[in-house]
Amino acid sequence: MSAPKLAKVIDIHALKNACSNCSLREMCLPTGLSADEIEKLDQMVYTRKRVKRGDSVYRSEEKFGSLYAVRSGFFKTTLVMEDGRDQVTGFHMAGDMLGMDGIGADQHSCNAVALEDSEVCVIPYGRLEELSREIYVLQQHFHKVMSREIVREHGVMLLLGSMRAEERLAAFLLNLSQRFTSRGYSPSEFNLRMTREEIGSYLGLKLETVSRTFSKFQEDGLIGVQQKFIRILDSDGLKSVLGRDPS
Amino acid sequence: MSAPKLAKVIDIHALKNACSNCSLREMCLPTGLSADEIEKLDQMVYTRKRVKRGDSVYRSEEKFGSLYAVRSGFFKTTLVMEDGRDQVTGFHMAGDMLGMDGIGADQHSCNAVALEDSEVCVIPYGRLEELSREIYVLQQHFHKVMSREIVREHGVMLLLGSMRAEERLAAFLLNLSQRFTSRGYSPSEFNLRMTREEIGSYLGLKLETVSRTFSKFQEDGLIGVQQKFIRILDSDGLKSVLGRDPS
DNA sequence: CGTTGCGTTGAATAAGGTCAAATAGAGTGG
DNA sequence: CCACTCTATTTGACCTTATTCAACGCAACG
Repeated sequence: MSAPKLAKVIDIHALKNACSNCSLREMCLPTGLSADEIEKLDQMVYTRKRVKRGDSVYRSEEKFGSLYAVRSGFFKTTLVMEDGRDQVTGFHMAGDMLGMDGIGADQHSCNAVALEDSEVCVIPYGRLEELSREIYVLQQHFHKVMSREIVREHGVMLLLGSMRAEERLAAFLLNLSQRFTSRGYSPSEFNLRMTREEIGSYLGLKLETVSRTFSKFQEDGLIGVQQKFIRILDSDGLKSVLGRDPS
Repeated sequence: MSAPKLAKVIDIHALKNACSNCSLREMCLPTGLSADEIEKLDQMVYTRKRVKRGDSVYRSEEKFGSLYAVRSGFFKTTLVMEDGRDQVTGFHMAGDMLGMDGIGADQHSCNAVALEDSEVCVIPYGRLEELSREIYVLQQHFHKVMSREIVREHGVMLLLGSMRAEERLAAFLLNLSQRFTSRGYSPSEFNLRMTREEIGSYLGLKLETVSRTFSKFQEDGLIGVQQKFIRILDSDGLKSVLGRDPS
């Protein structure tokens, strides 16, 4: 048993890329898998890819082949209409899965763009299908990941369809804060990786409205804003913006 | 071989409910499966459920157990916010799959309400997981169905986030028309099953705006409106409303 | 030190929302 | 079949919100 162990220790490539060693394994695909099963994942996820700020992991219309797990960094996904208007459909950080939009038509239907220098794990989709037929827990988990993406989008529809500008921004900030928290970062202080225009696009608002609303929140003592650096000063206050009558 | 055949012929229950006999098999779960494989589906989908107008197939927070394929009729799915505001997240007709929102948290996250007397096929989720490990094409197809739901919601986000009222209504009517067409109904004449308020909720508009915009389309000769009965008179005209500057 | 991209702020405007009233149907019970 | 009720729809007048257009400030960078 010591020989294989040694082999592993000196296999720097495997060590570096292995799901079994990944700090994100609790929130990414390996969730719920046994050590043995995670080792099978290691054979599937054998490529990492660096993506520089501004570059895409995939683009709309491109042939679908793999899913991508965000290893580090920050992404946006966008749709583009024929007339050039575009819409940000999501922001994605470590542990999030990208590319599931491509399965249905075997080609991607949105662009995934890095907002900072980032890294993704490439998950060949055919291999994932195979493995999830073998490993029940993986199948189950993969289905959950897709389902949660559906639920996340329901939430965005609620936001876009029934909330006022202030509510949208408050919900946006609280959601970001919560996601940073669950990744071990500060719940109350973070740097936005996206511009006001990208926030606006995501929330169905113009960038000026985003800026003005941030300023108003600051006047009200709810947050501190310095360019991209945000401090949440009154989290409960922000929550109470949600569902409150215009005031 | 003739004995089993005879048995099938006289098994009215199986005959009535079988996927293998279903007129929707080209657009529902059985898509792409061989005759043998569809027979396996028949063992999985052994219940149909009638849902009367106004009743729910499932409600938010309810324990998740099954998916539902719309056999006939018309449904809406809705989310409800704490303060009572609600948002229609989709309209669903024959061949559509309901309930995939429930997989992720093992409980449903929206309500599925019949807008007319309807019927659904109950697909026990555990059985679907099992079968899709056995039948590769079924696994593949199920993943496609979920992925397409994600893409559909992307489309709604685009609509809610970047379109004006007229564009939303035009896109809505064209989408309905296309879906009726692919089910063999007239592309240009149909009855809306939902109220103006429900359309408005789905599109992020108030019912008055929906009504006014329908009236404007009628004045412009694009459609004919008599209450819930819609005739599309100028489909190209409707398409050109999309992406056109306010005018 | 000018350039460039991003962010803030103000004033005017338009799109859609709100409130209110009138109308039209659908369903019900006599 | 008719009167009645209830709900959905249409339409008008007015108002609020967010957008548009424009100017200016700031920070990063070559």
